[in-house]
Amino acid sequence: MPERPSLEGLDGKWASVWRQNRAYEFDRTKTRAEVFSIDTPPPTVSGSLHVGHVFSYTHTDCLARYKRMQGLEVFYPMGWDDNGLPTERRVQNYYGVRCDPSLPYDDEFTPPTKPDAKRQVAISRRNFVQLCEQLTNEDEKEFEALWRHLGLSIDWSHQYQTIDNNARKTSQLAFLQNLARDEAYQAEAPTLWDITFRTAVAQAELEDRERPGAYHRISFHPESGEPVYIETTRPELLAACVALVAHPDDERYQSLFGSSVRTPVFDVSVPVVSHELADPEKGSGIAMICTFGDTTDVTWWRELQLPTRPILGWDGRITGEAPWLESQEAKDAYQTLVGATVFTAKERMVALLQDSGDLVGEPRAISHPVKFFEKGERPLEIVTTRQWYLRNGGRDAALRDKLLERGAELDWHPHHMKVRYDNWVAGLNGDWLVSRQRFFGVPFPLWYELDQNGEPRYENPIVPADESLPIDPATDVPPGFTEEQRGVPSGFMGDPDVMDTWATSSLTPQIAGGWATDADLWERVSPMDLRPQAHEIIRTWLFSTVVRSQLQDNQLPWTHAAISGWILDPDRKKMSKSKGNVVTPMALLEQHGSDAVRYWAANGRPGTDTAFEVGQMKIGRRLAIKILNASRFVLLQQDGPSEADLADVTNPLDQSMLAALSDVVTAATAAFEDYNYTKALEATETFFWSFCDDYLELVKDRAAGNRDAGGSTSAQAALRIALSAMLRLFAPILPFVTEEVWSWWRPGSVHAQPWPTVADLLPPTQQDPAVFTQAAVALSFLRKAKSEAKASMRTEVVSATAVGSAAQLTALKLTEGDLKAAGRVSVLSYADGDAVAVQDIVLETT
RNA sequence: GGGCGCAUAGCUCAGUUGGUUAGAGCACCUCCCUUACAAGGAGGGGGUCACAGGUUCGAGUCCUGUUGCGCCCA
Repeated sequence: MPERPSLEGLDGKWASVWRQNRAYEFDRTKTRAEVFSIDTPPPTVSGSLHVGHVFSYTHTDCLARYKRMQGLEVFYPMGWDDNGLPTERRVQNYYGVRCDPSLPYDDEFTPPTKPDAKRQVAISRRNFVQLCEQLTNEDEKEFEALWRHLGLSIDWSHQYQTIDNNARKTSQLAFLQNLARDEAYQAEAPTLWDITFRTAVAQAELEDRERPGAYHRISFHPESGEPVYIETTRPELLAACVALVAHPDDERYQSLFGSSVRTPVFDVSVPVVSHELADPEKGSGIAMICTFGDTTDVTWWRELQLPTRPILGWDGRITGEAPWLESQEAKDAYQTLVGATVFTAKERMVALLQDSGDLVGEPRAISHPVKFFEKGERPLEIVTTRQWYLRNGGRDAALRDKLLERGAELDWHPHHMKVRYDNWVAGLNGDWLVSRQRFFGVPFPLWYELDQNGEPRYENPIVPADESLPIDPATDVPPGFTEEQRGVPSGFMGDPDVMDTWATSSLTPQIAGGWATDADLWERVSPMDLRPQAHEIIRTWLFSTVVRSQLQDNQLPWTHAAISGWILDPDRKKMSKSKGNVVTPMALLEQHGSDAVRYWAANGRPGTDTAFEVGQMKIGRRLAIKILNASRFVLLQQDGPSEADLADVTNPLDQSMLAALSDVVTAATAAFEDYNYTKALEATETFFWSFCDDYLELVKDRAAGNRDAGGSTSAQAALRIALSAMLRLFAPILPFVTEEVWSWWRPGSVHAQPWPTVADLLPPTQQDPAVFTQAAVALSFLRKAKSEAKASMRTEVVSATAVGSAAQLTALKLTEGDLKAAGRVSVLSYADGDAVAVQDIVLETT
């Protein structure tokens, strides 16, 4: 035990001990009933580290450490999410490269020394993937260093990456099983499409952004009579118009339903139809349906069985073909649009409409919500492509109801987060689009035969044997073919797409638990106990994981979901890089110490957004220092037996203090069982300060042996019993300082000790906790008198009178010796009163 | 537009099934070098519990509405 205990160096010292001892490795001889398994959220390593990570991962660790002390074998693996667009994008910027799948592999390639975002070097897919792996490996090391410094009790022998062999095998195997069970299917369908990334985008990746637009009033022409005026924000899609639509109850257009009108400029006949989704309040109440301007167009097109006249290509430009145009004028007009971007096409179309006299008045500026890919910068378009889908209840009421049932079975912490799941599931409007037209990701493990013309026969994909997984259809050859047959008529081709990153992330229980590679492990850890995560990814990560588990095993992937809040900056804004308010976590840990930062994090209740507050870390640091000093004091009172015995606790004050502590154990245990680490910490912390301020002061004199020996022995035993329990209560939150103190006087790690119980703390003769609290109140009256007299706490009290009810006075008399010693009172008398107080305090004058 | 959450001291937040005079920490003020701790300790001031109604013997707590903030979804 050091002379002057300090926090300096504790983080590094114990992190390295735990590393050497492999302290948190999973014992796989344990059976499912003995295990507590955690489906660790793999952080996106392509993003930078921020305090939000520290915040939520600390919450998980507090729970893991508690469960471990409860005697459960904790399965706490760590994954890295290095699969997907963010990584791809980061690699492009970091190295100044872009992927061109048509290029051959260059094994001598080195990235540019000075990356230039505007002049990216084109490299092969394999080179690109290598750079992705290279960069994410560096990121992962940084994360691991941070997690170790923070004291997360992760089993570092169970790491995974969402792009590693096991993850690819798991993703591919699960997909093939989905395919075999008809849960995965491919369809040629209108798809939300990001023209920058040139990839399909799923519903979960959408966000609405308010953007300026303009209503253009355009006339359509019936066979006879007045023109019909529609208002559209997208006149450039006029050539793709397939119908006009109005609400069935809209009286203005009753006579038009069933008739046809001709489009301006292109002179195409389109029907006038009715549908409830047409909003009579919007524009002129009648709209043109194009294939496809927005998702409502898709609904109308599908439900009204309209023809398809696409004019937008994958690059967001107007395509060259529009065979439904008949007249030469129409074809000439269309030619002026071909190859133009949406923006340019809109200008040209407006000019065409002005020339023909079909644009009425000036465009009317509005602001309206436009759909974006959450990581994209340009509005999404809708193009028709062949894509893979996974059934998720979006088109199947029975499955949707089943998924809602699963949501109800899941134990949510806090419970109100369940509503977000319910809302999302109820609002699904299509199956899960899982294919992406990208390069870095898990490929679909499929090939297609090519017919005599070299056209793929998508309807009968060739699947690999399970044992061969993972495969890359771009390099691996399907059974019965040779590499020479790749891409030639009557040969084969690999599926060019990769899976949505969530198609892999939704399988983290299976990946971490060894579903595809380690059946014995899977048996011991699944279904898992806990999924900790933040609330903004309930609709993506949590939901998609529930879907996969439902499809795979007809059950929940875990029994509990613990939802963390966000870190807000002091102005209550979400912390983000663009606002420049992000704090580097490692610097934070070094400055305040890991326990202090964990203390701050643990003060953020489950599900509650929490302000980033250095002040809380300072309080945590002060608490940790106090634990060191108070522990040192307790252990200095050591002339009794080294093993404390409850039977030695004979003094009423000591018994009472332990009774109070046993109530704290009850409260902290209940709080942890409810996944509420904050409440557990609060109960322990409040007791600890009163233990230091009141109990230690009251007991000091007696413990030092200045009175009778029995009283001294009792105090020393109580002190050490209490210290042992408090260290264990603090251990899940403050693992470093508690481990340090434990090492001063006990063998082994505090984190391997059993969680304290009430039975640990109740001596043969029990006492009411009020004996201790009343003595503390009396002591504070004595202090107050001295403080108000501006006197030192050492000042002698000549005489004082304790008052209280008969029962309170009886209790106070039990602690008289300690109270007189702590308050330096010479003569203490008693009088009846309503509440405990000390009156008529006469201080010695010097 | 729908849903969820939040609103308590200057700041960050507790406040259980409704029950004495609404709490803690930080900050502020005063004091104390006390043999575990001055990176400490003791004490003090500070609140119309967002607003308006209602239920009740009694409301920070329950109900209705309003306002403001945040988030999710459309």
